[in-house]
Amino acid sequence: MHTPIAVSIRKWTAGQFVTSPLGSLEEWSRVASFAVGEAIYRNGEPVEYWYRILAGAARQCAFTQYGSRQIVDFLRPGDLFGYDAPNLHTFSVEAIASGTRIVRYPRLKAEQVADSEPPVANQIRRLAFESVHRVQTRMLILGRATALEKVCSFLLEMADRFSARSDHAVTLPMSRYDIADYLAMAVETVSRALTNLRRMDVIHLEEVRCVRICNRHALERVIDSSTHELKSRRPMAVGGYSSDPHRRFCALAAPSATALYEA
Amino acid sequence: MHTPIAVSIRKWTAGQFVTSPLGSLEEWSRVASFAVGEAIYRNGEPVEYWYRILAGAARQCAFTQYGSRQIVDFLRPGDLFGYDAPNLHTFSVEAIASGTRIVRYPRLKAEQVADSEPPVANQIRRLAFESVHRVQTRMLILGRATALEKVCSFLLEMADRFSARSDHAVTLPMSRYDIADYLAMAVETVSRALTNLRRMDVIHLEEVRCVRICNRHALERVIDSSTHELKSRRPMAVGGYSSDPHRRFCALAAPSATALYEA
DNA sequence: CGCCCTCTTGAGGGCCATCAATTCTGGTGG
DNA sequence: CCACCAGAATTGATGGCCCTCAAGAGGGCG
Repeated sequence: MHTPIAVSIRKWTAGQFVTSPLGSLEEWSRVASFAVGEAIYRNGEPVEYWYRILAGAARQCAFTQYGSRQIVDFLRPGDLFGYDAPNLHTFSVEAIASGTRIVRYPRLKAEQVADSEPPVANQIRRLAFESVHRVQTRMLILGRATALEKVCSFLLEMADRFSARSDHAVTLPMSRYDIADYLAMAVETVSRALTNLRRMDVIHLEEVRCVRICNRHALERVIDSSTHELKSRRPMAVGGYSSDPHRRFCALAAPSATALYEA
Repeated sequence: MHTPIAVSIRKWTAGQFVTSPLGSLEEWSRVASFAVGEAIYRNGEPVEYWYRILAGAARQCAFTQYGSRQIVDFLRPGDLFGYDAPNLHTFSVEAIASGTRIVRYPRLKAEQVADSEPPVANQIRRLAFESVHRVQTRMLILGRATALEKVCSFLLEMADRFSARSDHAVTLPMSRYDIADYLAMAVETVSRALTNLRRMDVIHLEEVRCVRICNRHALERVIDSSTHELKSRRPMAVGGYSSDPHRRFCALAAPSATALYEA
């Protein structure tokens, strides 16, 4: 049976928080602090380092020629970034909290260490896989959700990723504009959705950027119930597929490694 | 200066085509073929293998409870997949072309080999990074583009990833429904967009699923010109940031590796 | 032929982006 | 301390894009 999308989103983002040091790679690390809005690197610059965020928060975003912006990911302490392209950065990364601390590692050295120290390679691989999952999961929200659903998903994600408090209050490090660009909607619509949730007593705005979730179950219900409504007119998978997919592989022998890989 | 998004999308997806074997990991590989629509693995199943696609094409997708679908990525020969979650698969992967050939590697064995053979780890890391970039880049399209822009981006991407022919004709391995779920729009809208492009003599439908691009420049112009229109009312970055971001790091010494990483 | 699926085309309505105006907030200087 | 201002945030009104519903055309297969 298919598990609900919205649930699995939160399950994963609330998952293990990998912040252990990267072995001997730390010897080549350099740390710097950034002010609000300051760029760690920019679109078009050469890819020379890997970065990791230690404290604060940052946004990874793309710009169109005339300044329109799309935020691809919010980065929190522990997240690894900077590998968004092979040669030149496709995206820009900017700090959104004051005093955001970033550590960087020279790319070549990082690759060497990753090649010589399996635990480091292992951890980098896991961080990369986690990044893939985070982005893929969020793509589901961008595509099919309504404005209210987007904001609910966002609040739940932030509650799991940024909240250290026990009273279900989240201090959002980003502006409404950031939220809008993250969810690919207009600022006004973000504001309206928050107002609606507030009038329904689902959330309470302690301050402008501090949200207390009064009724978490209601937030989840907004997402779940909306997915219920989406009846697919789409023809489902062809055929029965009653056969165990795992069995298929066992019947075949291992191929010669070289002959298989042609363009 | 910011480079146009649409351009960088194609630059990367048309990039290097890594299909070399994964070292001694190939000794544990098993190959199987799949029919159209058949599942390689399904949402909710335990993550026991890494997979790689050798021939054909596949779709990686998520389902809501009632069958609504979102395609997260199309997979082509050389692509590595199966690492969409740590324990249970969040997504399903299904073949979309007949005779799609998939090779799988036991997960534990794959991790061991990756830990002991740096070249394999290196290649896996690159495939994972590439996957991140592909998904992030596509997120830009999902968020801000109109229906016509989405379809144009899609056609250009497919032309670069699936076309082996020199006459600018692409045989799409997927149905209109797949395209719709990939771009997060209705099937009817996909069809309408294609009709518009055909009437503008930008494309020509050799067959229903075979598109010849008559005027590639026009396709690119649809995307670029639309980004031109998007004037941002958003307040741009705070402050000047004239300082070289690289210089910031040099001023600070390397921290003690252990003290830095707290939750 | 008849069935099913895919694809296309048309008509109508709802959601959200856009434009516009007001209020709120934080920072600065008098 | 308070006035002042720029940016952030909210609220209202309107129009356009696209989703939805509906129907028909084209294609493969038993």
